[in-house]
Amino acid sequence: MDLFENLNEQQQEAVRTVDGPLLIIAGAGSGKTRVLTNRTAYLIKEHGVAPWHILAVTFTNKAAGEMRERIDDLVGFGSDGIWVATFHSTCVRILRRFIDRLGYGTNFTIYDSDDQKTVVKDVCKRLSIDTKMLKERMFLSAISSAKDELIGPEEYEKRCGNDYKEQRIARVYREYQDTLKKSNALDFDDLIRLTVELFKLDKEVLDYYQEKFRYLMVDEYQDTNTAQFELIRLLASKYQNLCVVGDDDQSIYKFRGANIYNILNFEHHFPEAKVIKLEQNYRSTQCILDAANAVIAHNGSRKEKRLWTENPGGEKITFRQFDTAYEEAEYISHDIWQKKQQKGIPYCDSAILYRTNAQSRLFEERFINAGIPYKIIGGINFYSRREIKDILAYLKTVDNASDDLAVKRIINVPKRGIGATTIAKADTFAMERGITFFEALEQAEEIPGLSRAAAKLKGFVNFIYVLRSKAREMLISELIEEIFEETGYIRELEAESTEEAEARIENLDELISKAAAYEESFSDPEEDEEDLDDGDFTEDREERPTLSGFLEEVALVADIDELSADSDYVILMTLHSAKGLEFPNVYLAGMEDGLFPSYMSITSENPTSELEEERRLCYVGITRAMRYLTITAAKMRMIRGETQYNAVSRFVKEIPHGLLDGEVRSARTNERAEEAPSQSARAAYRQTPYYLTQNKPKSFSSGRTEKIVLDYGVGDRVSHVKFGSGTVTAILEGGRDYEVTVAFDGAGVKKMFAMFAKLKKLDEKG
DNA sequence: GGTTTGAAACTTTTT
DNA sequence: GTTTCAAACC
Repeated sequence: MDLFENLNEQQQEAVRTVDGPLLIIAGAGSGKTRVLTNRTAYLIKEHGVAPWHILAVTFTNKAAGEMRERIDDLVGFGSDGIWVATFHSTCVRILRRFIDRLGYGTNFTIYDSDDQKTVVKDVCKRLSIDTKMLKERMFLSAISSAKDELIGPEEYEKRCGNDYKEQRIARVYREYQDTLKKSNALDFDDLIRLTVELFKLDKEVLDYYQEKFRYLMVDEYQDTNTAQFELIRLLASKYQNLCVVGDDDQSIYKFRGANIYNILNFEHHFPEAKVIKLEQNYRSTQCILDAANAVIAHNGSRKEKRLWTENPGGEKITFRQFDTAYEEAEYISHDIWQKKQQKGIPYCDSAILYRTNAQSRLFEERFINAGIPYKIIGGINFYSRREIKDILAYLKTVDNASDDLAVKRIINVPKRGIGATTIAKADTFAMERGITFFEALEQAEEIPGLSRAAAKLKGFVNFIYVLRSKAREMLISELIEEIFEETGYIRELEAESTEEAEARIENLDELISKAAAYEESFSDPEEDEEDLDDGDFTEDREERPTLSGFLEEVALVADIDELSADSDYVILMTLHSAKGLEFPNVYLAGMEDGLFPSYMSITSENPTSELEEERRLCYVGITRAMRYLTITAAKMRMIRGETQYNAVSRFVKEIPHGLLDGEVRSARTNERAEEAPSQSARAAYRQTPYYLTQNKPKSFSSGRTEKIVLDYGVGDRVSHVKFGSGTVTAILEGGRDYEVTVAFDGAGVKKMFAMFAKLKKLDEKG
């Protein structure tokens, strides 16, 4: 395959430039992923670079997955030697191997933001800090920014001087970090920060990775923070083969510590750097592009560039302002329906983008009513749902009981009669002895002041022991089933028989599927092509599924974010999550001053820079659209139970009039007032619209697994991945699944659930 | 020790 | 409007 086919001059240049630092300024829709993947293939095929010398870093799992796929296609044999990963997973892999040099255990756990919050809350209580005055959130964000800037607790303490608040933060920071260390836990920021620390402290490790990653590529470079920059800088400092791709106009993560100067000053950091600009857009119509250019031109301090396209002019951008947010949702859902009917645009070609997650609600209700399939991306993370976290806490406890947080979470879930007082006593005991919470439980009889409670604690500890021994011979999916069974977790939910409980059960089913999928990903027998490495750089890729491995994967995945291509649904998400995606038909909803740009940014102490960030976000939104773009606003909407009246977003006014269909400031109000029904918009909204009478939704929930059909019965010979072959002795029908009892030839009698045991029927011989 | 109730906070964006 | 948290009650 010709790696230069269909590439324009600049793209070819970027692919061909393989040595030394390279900055690719890639405007929206300019084909940067293609450049990155082709460049990787070129490195290997034409330049003789070994795959294991290449590292490609992205921010999201989705981006990494996409790139992996395309690289695999291009490179073929040996491509799995290339590291294509997110910053976080790259660091985890490195730390899993070497973090013991920093005094942590290599089986560390990763705390998510919920866990962080719990720790900070705990710390505040311990230090008797009045959280009315100084909010936990404030501490968390201060700690996070400090870590992003590579400032450790000691350093922070030195810097804070006499400022009371700063001193408090320093104190909390130190305590927080100690707590994490004691639990052998790392938060997200630690993953990056400690990797940098490791590189700085241990020349040997740094050297190893510098040798390993001789060619580095970083995607979405404009969103890197100081720690990530340092990480990359250290890795690249030896061979200098660093290629970064980014677009300063799409930097939208300042709130998370992204340092836009990493890209603006790249040539300063790497004086040898070559700069290539990709300015031809292959995605959008001229009209959409003009609008995007006009908006972003209002920002100062940016690298000058002007996107152009050979695409046709296209239709004007539709703009509509409505009286209420309900009408807005109604209009958009109708428009999507109509475009499907009249132009044959499938639902999955349409996306609704908004500033805040809360806005998705109205659309969701509207779509359910109208029978239009939809999918909301983001919002509440799957893995931060209560029921999921509970079960994961069990798994963590089984896997690594030094995670105090996990143990405390489940010690009384389901109710075991272990209350706050008992937990507090055990906690104090653990603290005094400097042991973990779980270790304290193991010696419950030593804890002063416990009478009957000690026995209950013992019971819990034994339960964990039992699970541990079972875990050794069970698949993870089976272990989860076992936890359901032994704790009665599912039964309890079933007894509730509410819609909510039903949804939780579905989620738990989903979790088991996740575990099963994780396990299956190892059973692919494509192992036969034994790595033909040069000896030094094969390593650490786990060869079989482990509990730790599963927990880690889960910790680093933001959501079940597969946009499965086979189903046809409208996609709803925030502007932030839309970065990197494209859709033929895009709606930017809620374009109102106070919502977008947000009230926070307008009233902040530094409105100019905050507004510029919002404007970049707007730019990202506009440039997601390929053919059709619709911008909507509402005069009135409920936010937090309060009705707000908002003007049309200033960003809309920055789009030249000629590009818009629909008036921005005119007297449309009167027109509409006459049309609008006199009753409240809300009541009108409740009715099913005229355009949908049949076609009711079935279920849009992401998939409760259908009841399965068994191809074996009692007395049949079956085989199991782990236990080998055996004979089925009983099949019990349960609500969602069958419980199958099998007498295995080698492993004894086991009870298992058919859905996950994946038993295969054998011919009579066995 | 567990459950119920009412008030208060919450919302910008996420690996 | 929704969720979280603590106090009061059982």
